[in-house]
Amino acid sequence: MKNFPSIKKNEDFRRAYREGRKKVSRFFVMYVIENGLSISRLGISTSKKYGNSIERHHFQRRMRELFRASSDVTRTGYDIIMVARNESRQSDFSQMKEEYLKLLKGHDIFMESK
RNA sequence: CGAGCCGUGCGGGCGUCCGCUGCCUGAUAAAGGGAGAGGAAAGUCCGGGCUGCACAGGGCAGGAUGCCUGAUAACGUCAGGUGGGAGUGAUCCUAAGGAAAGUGCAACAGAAAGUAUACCGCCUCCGCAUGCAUGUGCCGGGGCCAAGGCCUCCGGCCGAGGCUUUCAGCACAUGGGAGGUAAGGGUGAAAUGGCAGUGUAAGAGACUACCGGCUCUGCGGUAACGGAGAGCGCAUUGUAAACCCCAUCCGCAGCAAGUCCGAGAAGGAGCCAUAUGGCUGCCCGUCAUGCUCCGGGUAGGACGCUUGAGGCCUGCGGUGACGCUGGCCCUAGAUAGAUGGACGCUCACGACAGAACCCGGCUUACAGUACGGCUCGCAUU
RNA sequence: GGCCUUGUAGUCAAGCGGUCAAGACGUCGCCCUCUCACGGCGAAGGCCCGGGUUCGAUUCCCGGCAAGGUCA
Repeated sequence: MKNFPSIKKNEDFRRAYREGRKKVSRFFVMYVIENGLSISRLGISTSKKYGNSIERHHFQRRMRELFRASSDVTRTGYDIIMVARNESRQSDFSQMKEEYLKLLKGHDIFMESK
């Protein structure tokens, strides 16, 4: 996953939680903040209460797929942090995609693809 | 057909597109090829490899194991066997050494809980008391008193049968005392072998048979142990997953182990050949920047990292665990951590669940499903 | 990933092979008060789960589950 633009540093997470904008949906919470870079990055957070490692990892994979699949409609230069909520465990991927795009628009970082 | 026991497996499949992590070809690009989670990857309960530290040898402390024999690198694992327990059976369970080395504990109940004891009961003895009858009667109550008894007081009873002419009494009964006994009773988780008989005043391994136990001898077995004979009337309760004793084993830590490279900054040494600045206007000197070198080592990178007590198949040895020979195969290696998304077909409609140094076990979770062996019952032949 | 520790009532907790598992705060009821608080009296409520050893387990042993700590 060397080439995947993920957020790794605790400092970046704390900055997003403290200063970023926050939107909530049924499946997850999305924090967004400008990062001053030329690309957008993704950070994923799943607590131990969410489930066992299979379920937590499954959420992370689907988040990465969402981020990858919608990268051409996302404005660059932002840090996006996704926090898992319990409802998403049993949810369908297409429903998650819907919610994800809705939150992108809510944060005003949605961009019509070229 | 029904009920059940044991063992060995599988853990959706096929295909297309996009995406992810290594590997290979290619030139380090583009592109292509091929590989990519489990039976438990889990818990971290044991054992081993590996790595660092410590270490002459031995002991103490501490910990673990605990029927026997074997397998293994090792084990608390496995195999075969022995004893005990459960089940009609297939089969299953079993921390199963030592209690006459010592210490501790055994609540309540019970007479007694470990140097045994004697509550009830049973039995024997006693010139100890009372009773043994129509009375000087017995029992209960009341009154008087000089405390020994007494009373025309009141109520109830005669319950008693044998011997002696009567008295005194005897037998006998009740109580008391002195003993015997451990059969029986009740308590308890547990009561000093069990059960039947003989015997006795009543009893008792006091004696006898059977069962159990202990000791000795010899036989079978590598052994645990088995079974046989003889002897001992039986002593020494249980508890060691209580302390402990005995035997065997264990040095400590863990891949966040450890090894290598190592920017920058700081530190040390050297050089004034060159340049700038300060002390100082000039020279020398010196300091800083500078240049060179050095050790430690941060960020970071690399190794450890996957070919191994490896897997599959055949043959041989062994009851088996397992071992040996030969052939074939290479089967994840990430580093905030790789398996996701979409679609089609299909079936039993998919449980528990995600590698992080590796391996052997154990334990725990698990939708369903396949195969093999065996037992019991019923029916038919 | 490795290594440790702890689970007792709603909360904080003591305890130990034995009859009945202390105590405090909290809860409930009654009394006190004009009412509340304080105070007094009383009550309910518990050994994380499953096996084993033992006559007997909250305690000892084994296995789970949960919570917490620590190591770069």
